[in-house]
Amino acid sequence: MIRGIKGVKDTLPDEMPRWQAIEGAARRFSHLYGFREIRVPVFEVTELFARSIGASTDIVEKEMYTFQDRDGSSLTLRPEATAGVVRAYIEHNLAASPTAQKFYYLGPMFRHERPQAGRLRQFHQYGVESFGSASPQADVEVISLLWRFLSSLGLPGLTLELNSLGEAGDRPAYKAALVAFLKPLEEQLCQNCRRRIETNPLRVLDCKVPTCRTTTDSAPKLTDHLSPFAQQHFEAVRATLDSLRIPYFLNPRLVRGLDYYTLTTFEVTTTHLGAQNAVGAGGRYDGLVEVLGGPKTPAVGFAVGLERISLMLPEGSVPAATKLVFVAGFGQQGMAAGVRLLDELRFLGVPSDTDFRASSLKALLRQADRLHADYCVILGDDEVAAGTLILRHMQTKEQQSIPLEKAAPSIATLFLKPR
RNA sequence: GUGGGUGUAGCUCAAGGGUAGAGCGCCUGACUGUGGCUCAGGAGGCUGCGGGUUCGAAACCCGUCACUCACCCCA
Repeated sequence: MIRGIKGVKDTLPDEMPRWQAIEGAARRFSHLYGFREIRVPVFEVTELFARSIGASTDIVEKEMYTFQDRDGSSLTLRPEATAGVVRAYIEHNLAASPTAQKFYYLGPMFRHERPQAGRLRQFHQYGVESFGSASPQADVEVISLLWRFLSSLGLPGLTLELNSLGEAGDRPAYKAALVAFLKPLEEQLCQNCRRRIETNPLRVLDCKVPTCRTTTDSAPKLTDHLSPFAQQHFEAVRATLDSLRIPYFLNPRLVRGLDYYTLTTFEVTTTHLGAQNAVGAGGRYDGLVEVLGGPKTPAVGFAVGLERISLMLPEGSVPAATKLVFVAGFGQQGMAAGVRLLDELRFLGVPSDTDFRASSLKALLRQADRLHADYCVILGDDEVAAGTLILRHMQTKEQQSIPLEKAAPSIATLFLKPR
């Protein structure tokens, strides 16, 4: 038997309603906030991701699905979508467009990681990118969209955390200050953190080991090293969030994994997901468009993990099954008449189905029940001979006889009339 | 990449060396043409795979693969 690839999952029909609920909400909220859909390729030239995400990040160093095209060029399955959206923004000169440059996307991403709860090799993200505005209001608009979208789904235990990473120039200075603080305390840190001092000192602040946390309690804070401009920006973001009554916590330890983030960063976490507690995250990335060869353009965005949302989605929030007419045609004449009736019903826009495997009326009715059909058409040889059919309402068990000739239109009016 | 847990019927799980089982689901019948409920019957398994120990292995040992959780990292 050929099996699917590790960390790559099928979504079976039974699970689709919850996915459609999530994706439907994502589209609805995007449009509410004036974001328009954009679709970019699932694979791009490798260099795009190396340049945007950061050559020395884990994603680029060891998690990308990279392969050689037939002409020898290096291509990569997208590990995230911002890079591709920015590329398209530059390539099609969307900066010159008079309409707002706010986009959303929905689709699969690929990272070669060891699968785990809430983490797959092919996973799906919904994200938005807002280009062209450096205003703190643009940050807030994106955060508000994320927060209201997640809240609307009724996800439990959500927390919004906020931090500022400062302008591009602020981070190196802070990094140096942090390393200077950590070095003398190295003994008190866990193995991982000792390594992190060299590889990624900001991550030490994020460590979950309690002793590390107490050790770093008095560490210099990134927010104390912000330039006046960055400080002002951050304060404006916070004031606006307050005025919208969007609850958040300041988390000076909040750090982003991707290199391109600047100024505002945020993350929505939950207590209901196990180890992978990040549901969605994002921030401002004012330098990225320029880094990728475009005009200097401010931008903010976020991405959320749809599998993680799906894991948390309360049962009640998935909509009930759609309405259906089940046609139970049995016997030689009945089956033939049933096939014709199905065709007519569908032509008239009535969702209808049958089961060609079942031959007895009992088995057909059982199937109608399982599919939660609203009506079942009973159509055997006797009915065909009499030129009628029986229409059974599955819940009330009421049955009526209808002339075969007029059956499809009268079922259609009955079925399609508003409740 | 590292560590732990688990692999038995479609699903959830029993059997801890002596004939592979239950519940749910599925099919059939009771109800000669009327679903759900009830009752009765039935189908469905190389116990992940390969080796080893043993008179005898689902069980014990070795290997391997898969799934899963966690670390790392991230959405």
